[in-house]
Amino acid sequence: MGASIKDVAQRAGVSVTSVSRVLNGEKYVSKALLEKVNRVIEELNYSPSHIARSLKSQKTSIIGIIVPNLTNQFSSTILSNIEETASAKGYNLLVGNIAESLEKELKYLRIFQNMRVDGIIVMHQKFDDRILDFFAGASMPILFSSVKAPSSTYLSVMIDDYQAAFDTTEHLIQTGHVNVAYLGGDLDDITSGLNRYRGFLDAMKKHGLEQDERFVKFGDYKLPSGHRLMEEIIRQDELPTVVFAASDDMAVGALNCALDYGLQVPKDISIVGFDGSRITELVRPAITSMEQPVEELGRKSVDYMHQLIVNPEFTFDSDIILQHRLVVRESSRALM
Amino acid sequence: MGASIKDVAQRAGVSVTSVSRVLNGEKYVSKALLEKVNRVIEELNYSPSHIARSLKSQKTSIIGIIVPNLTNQFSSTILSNIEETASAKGYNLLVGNIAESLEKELKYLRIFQNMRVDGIIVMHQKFDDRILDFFAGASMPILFSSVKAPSSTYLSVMIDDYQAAFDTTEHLIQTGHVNVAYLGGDLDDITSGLNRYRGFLDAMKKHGLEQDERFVKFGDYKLPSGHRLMEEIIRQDELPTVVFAASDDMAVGALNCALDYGLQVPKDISIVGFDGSRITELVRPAITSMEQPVEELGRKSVDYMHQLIVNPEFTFDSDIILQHRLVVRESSRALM
DNA sequence: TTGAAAGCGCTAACAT
DNA sequence: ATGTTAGCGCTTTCAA
Repeated sequence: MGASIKDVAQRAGVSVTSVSRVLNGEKYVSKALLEKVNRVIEELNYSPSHIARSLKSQKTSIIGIIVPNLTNQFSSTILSNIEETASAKGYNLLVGNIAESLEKELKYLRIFQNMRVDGIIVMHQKFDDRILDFFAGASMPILFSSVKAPSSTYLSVMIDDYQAAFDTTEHLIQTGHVNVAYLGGDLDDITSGLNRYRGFLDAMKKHGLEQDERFVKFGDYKLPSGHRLMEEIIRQDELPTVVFAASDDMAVGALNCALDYGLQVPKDISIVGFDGSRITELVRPAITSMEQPVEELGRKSVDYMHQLIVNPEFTFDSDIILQHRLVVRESSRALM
Repeated sequence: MGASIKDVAQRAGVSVTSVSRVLNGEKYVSKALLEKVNRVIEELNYSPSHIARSLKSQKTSIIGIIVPNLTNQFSSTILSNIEETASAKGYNLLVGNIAESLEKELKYLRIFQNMRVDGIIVMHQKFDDRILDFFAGASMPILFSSVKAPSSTYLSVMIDDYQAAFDTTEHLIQTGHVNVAYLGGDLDDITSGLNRYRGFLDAMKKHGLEQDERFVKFGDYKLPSGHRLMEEIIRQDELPTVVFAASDDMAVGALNCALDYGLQVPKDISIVGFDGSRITELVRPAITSMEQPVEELGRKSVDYMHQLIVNPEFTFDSDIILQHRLVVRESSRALM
């Protein structure tokens, strides 16, 4: 199809080496040659093949990224922030949307391997053995963004989910809530399932409160499950004063359910989410949420990935923990 | 780093051709050779280089995609649907998030060119000359998804925005609305700016209604502009009975503004959006919206792109127009 | 300052 | 059924 470096060289009457030199802005090219070559490049609408360069240099400047679900607000926001830094640093993103399927994750990981991407960023959390094997045998650096890596061999850039859930719960208790409901995620899911739940539990314990079995329910982070679990709670004899959901989507589901049942939020019941995705600001009432620093998450993920790529000796002795921040909005109120 | 086909060949004591044959599942390989080679492939954890294959075959099986904004619900939903079909068809997606910057769009287009992607899908709309020049000189097929192509040389897969806006407006009029407000987008933006506005206008005209200057305002499709324009409308002396926003984000902005001003929706005022993105179902009241068939949009975009890629003689004499559908939810009501 | 030639990892035409 | 070799488009010695 397009012209190759050879075509340019021939038309310009020079060697391919010279064209290569012009392409790469090297020294030791005469002005005449430079101009001639550039003219021909224009004429032929030539553009150098990244493929060939990659083959030669063994670098693709591509980062493969495993996204759990593109339709999820939080994922796509992080993706967007990762893209921004990656692009600025000269990396391009090959996006593997796995739609929560391990089959698809494995498929994409193998593609990344074949593609010889410079590195892989994983934003997903629950793995099976085949995937762990892949990680172990991969020839490029792998970094986990917003989730805990399956082993300390890999770097994670994330918040302290345990502490964040602890702080949220403590805030609720300190503002007078005693009957705290918790809508959690899959406990097999270390970062956002288990750790957040443990943070909630320990904060309750610290303040001498016990978890009320009727008020602790587990779903799948998604909106419908928030709605469903909330419905179970509402239909019971007693109402908690606040519902702490382990994801914003679940919080929105819970909010909608409360509104559907004619409850006033936060007058009748407070609702608090987790993640700080944009959705919390755009529903009414706007939802109080434990916010993750998405810009920093994106930036640092790429920064460290870049380190891992350019410097094979780069070592770390712990995860990169970013600061969380509770953003109080309209959906929660103090009881005192 | 990793092993090459040569390493496999040597270790197995066969030629590279034989290894290649095994890799590609060709006929005429003895069972013994096949097993030997496969064993060595396992031992060496070998995976064939897609780079080298691409260089040889002049096919990358990569589709470059220009996304206006990853944080936008509608964009990422389409992207997700495109990804699904693309992945099923063996294509991988290189995502160019341009964050509405033409500089960045051009940058990504050039990268796609260098990368020798098999095709480019564009989900963006307002171009400058440099970008149009790029399109004209590109050596791979270019397809426009959900937006109108800048010329009929390119294929568009999209709905009929004019007709969709016309139908929405007519529906409102037929359910008794006379004072219809319209929150539009950039009129330079043919598909969603100009055509939707013209559809609105013509439907009004058809029913003998004139647009009320006080009720027609233009923003940028985003939520804050919907809020702002709605505020301008509310602060005027008279209220329309319905607000038709040219995007769901603007509709949500308008809804929030109405709620913030203590209006009841749809009792005091109806609100209608455009796009049918998930957000319309998750706010309260859920928003009536002119829905675009996102799954079909994604699927057909990739189907046609595939055609363009494999069959250079593929021709079309018109855009691919998909059906729109008004989904009535809680935010609008009939006045009769 | 310029060029010839080897080689990156693979496939395919040709030979045997 | 298997192997030899050229070549995809580029960069990089090495030589001139």
